Amino acid sequence: MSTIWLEMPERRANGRKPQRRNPEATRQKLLAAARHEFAGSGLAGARVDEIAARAGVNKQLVYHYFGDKDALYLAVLEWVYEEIRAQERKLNLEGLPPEHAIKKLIEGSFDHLAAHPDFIVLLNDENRGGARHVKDSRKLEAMHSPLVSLVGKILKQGVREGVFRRGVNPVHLYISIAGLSYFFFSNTPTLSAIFGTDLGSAAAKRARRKHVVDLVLQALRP
Amino acid sequence: MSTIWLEMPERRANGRKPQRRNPEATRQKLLAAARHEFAGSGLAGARVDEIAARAGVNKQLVYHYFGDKDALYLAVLEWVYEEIRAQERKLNLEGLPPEHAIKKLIEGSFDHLAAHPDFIVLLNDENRGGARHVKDSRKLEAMHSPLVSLVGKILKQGVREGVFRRGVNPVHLYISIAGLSYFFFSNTPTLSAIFGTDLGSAAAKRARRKHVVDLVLQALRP
Amino acid sequence: MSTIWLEMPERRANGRKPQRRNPEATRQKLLAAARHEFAGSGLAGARVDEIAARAGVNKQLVYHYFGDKDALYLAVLEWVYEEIRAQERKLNLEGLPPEHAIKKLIEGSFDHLAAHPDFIVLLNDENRGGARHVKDSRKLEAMHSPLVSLVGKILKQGVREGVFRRGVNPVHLYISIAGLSYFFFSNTPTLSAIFGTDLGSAAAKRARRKHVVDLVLQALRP
Amino acid sequence: MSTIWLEMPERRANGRKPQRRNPEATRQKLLAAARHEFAGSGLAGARVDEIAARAGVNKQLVYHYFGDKDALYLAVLEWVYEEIRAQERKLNLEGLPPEHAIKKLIEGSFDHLAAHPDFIVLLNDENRGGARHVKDSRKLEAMHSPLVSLVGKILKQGVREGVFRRGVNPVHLYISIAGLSYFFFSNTPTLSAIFGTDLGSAAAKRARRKHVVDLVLQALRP
DNA sequence: AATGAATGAGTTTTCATTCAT
DNA sequence: TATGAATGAAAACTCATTCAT
Repeated sequence: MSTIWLEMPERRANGRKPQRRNPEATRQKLLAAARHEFAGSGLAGARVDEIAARAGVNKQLVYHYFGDKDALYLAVLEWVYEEIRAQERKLNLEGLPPEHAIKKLIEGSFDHLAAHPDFIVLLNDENRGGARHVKDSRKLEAMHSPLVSLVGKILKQGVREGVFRRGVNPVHLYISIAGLSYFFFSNTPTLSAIFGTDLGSAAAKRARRKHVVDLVLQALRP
Repeated sequence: MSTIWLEMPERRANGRKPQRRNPEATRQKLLAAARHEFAGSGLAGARVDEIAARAGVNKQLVYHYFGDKDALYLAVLEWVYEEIRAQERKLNLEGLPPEHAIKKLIEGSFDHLAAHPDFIVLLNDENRGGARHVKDSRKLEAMHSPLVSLVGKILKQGVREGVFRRGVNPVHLYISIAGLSYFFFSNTPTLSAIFGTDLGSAAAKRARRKHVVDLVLQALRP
Repeated sequence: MSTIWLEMPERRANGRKPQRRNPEATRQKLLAAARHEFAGSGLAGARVDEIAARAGVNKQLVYHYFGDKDALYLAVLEWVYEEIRAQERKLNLEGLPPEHAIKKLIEGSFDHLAAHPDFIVLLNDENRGGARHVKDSRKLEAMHSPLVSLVGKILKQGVREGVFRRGVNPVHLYISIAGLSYFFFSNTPTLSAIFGTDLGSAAAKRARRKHVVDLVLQALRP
Repeated sequence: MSTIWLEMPERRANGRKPQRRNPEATRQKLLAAARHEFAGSGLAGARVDEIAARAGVNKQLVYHYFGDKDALYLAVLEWVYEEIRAQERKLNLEGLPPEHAIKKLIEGSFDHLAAHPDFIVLLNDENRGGARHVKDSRKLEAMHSPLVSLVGKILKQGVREGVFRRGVNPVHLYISIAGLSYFFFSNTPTLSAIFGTDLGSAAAKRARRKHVVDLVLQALRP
């Protein structure tokens, strides 16, 4: 504090803008804002302006940190895929009794979608576009799920233990487990409108969860 | 000259362009172009210019016939929903043995999505937007599927005949049947990318179809 | 006037905006505005907004009529080249005594640049860019100057008549004639600054014109 | 260690990046990059980002060393003008026989443009803008060419010796000498496109050089 | 019914420049 | 001296929609 210059850091410490010059925080805020916006409006419908405004930063930083709108979209996809993988890792299915493992897998899958409804809607545009972002992503390439092979192991063990029937394709079982929950969440609005009931209610979700677990486990009986 | 429709080609004969003064044909061409464009680019991504160009008519006619882009989108939705209903009517499930009826329902559902992959992608934006178009549609209100109650009847009969177990919710079974096919088709690109296989191949579709029928029928066993 | 509807065309006749729905006039206004703006600011420096504003029409019409900024620039280039060719056609050099023909050619060239100083500055960016617009232009391809071969003829005739020396390359003579005027006009500002005189004055131009005619004719003496 | 310049590499040795803390080198690299970029894209078209990237230094240093983009452009102008003057000084025309002096002047002028084609294109924007940078420059004010007065002396001497005709304005002769080469180089792309020949070839340049020398010397004959 | 001109409000992206360290 | 973050003001170009015929 001996010179007037050394005071500056102090003044800055309680400066006007809190997040100033914090690249990682800025990047993260942009990513969160983008996730919200892309989920709410889709890739084409999302507005870069809106993303920057929601993140509270200058629009140019989108380009500074991510390159362009598409790259930002990919970064969001990578984020949500990483969340899925993290959830899968936390399941710790290995070593569980086969029926228990499958039940946990279904419930985990259902609960993840319930907790992250934006995952579904973020994937919509990606699927419409032929997964062009996902295909180009190095990160996603390295993030392939170990779950399919694990499902295969569980099935085999169940067959060995006589609790599962044989002949079930693990890839398609995995897709079925995902689809039974996914479709319910992805199409809640139109299904509700068509059926005239509110499938978005907590009760409806509970019922669905039970149904899905039930359906799959019954289907695996020998 | 026996019908009013046959006059139209004559009137057209003195017009400069072939489709001139053929309102119904123009409307239909716009609708088909819109379906293609909305399916390919989504609601936000679709371009009115492109739709008109693809239909080969003036852009203004979109507004003349449909009002605005949203109303055109709704008209497309009504069209594809009507196709689904028509397909369902053609199934003629009543009177069939329960297992056969369910099998036919699953296969019909799968085959319809396989034949009309755009249905899925057309619904994406509608679900993201909370089904606001569907909710406002008089036509769709009158188009509610009779299939859910039919599924209920089939289930009951199956239980009565001892071929199905009891306790299966017909609404959720219907959703499951739809979802098991829907998710496969809707997410083919990302699933293929993630699994590193081509789920869009004819072989993959055949395998999926078999798996879905199998899964549901096994799950319904008593 | 029997119905209220028939009054409308009258009201429109003295309507608010004079040039409404006059495509050719709109195109022309845009072209004139573009010429002004490109000359004043260059290709990169010109602003499409400014061009539209100067033309008094909506910016979108630039894209409607010309496609993009580059195409508009090319249209301007084609316009000024056509002016040059028109000027050349008006010279009617054929049949004149050789010395007279050359004098007229030099003066015509000089006067055209004096009257259309923007021609020079419009060509700057084109030359910097390797003439990419000119090369792609069908119109300009069909607009090649007949003057070079005419200069060749004049030179030959002058040699035959004993008024010109032999050995002068007609292409380079043509370039020299153009360059002696062109450089004077193109670099007036920097030359004036460097020499500390105003080469833009009427007197300076007169002196230059005389000098150029003189220089070339003296150089051609046998 | 005998000169101050030799210390620089040492200081660089403990820096993370090679050119660190070498102000003069940084300045020079920026200047060279700017010259390249301004020549290639013009004043309006040049990008500060690109200049910094090409120089391999931080963009901010442009502002640190030069103030702003315009000042950097002026610095480049001053550089190329200084080159011209240096070339002129090296000619050592004084004392030569008049015809030889003029020939050397023309060839020097031609060769300089051939060797530094960017000079022309750098001046374009300056002339379009009314030479505003040149006018404001102290350095350029002090750099006025001694050549015009020298040309005057040579002309006078040539007249005295009976090898040149009288009545030739030295300023305009200087402009002509410059213009005959300048226009050829500045408009090579459009002239080539219009004439359908490649004026950029070595052969074309040789022919042009000869033509220009010839034209001027012939024009000066008594 | 049908067309093409015309509009105004956006939309992504760029850019010169400044700030903070 | 040097860096990368950050900014605000534009830039070219687009788009849904309306007008005039």
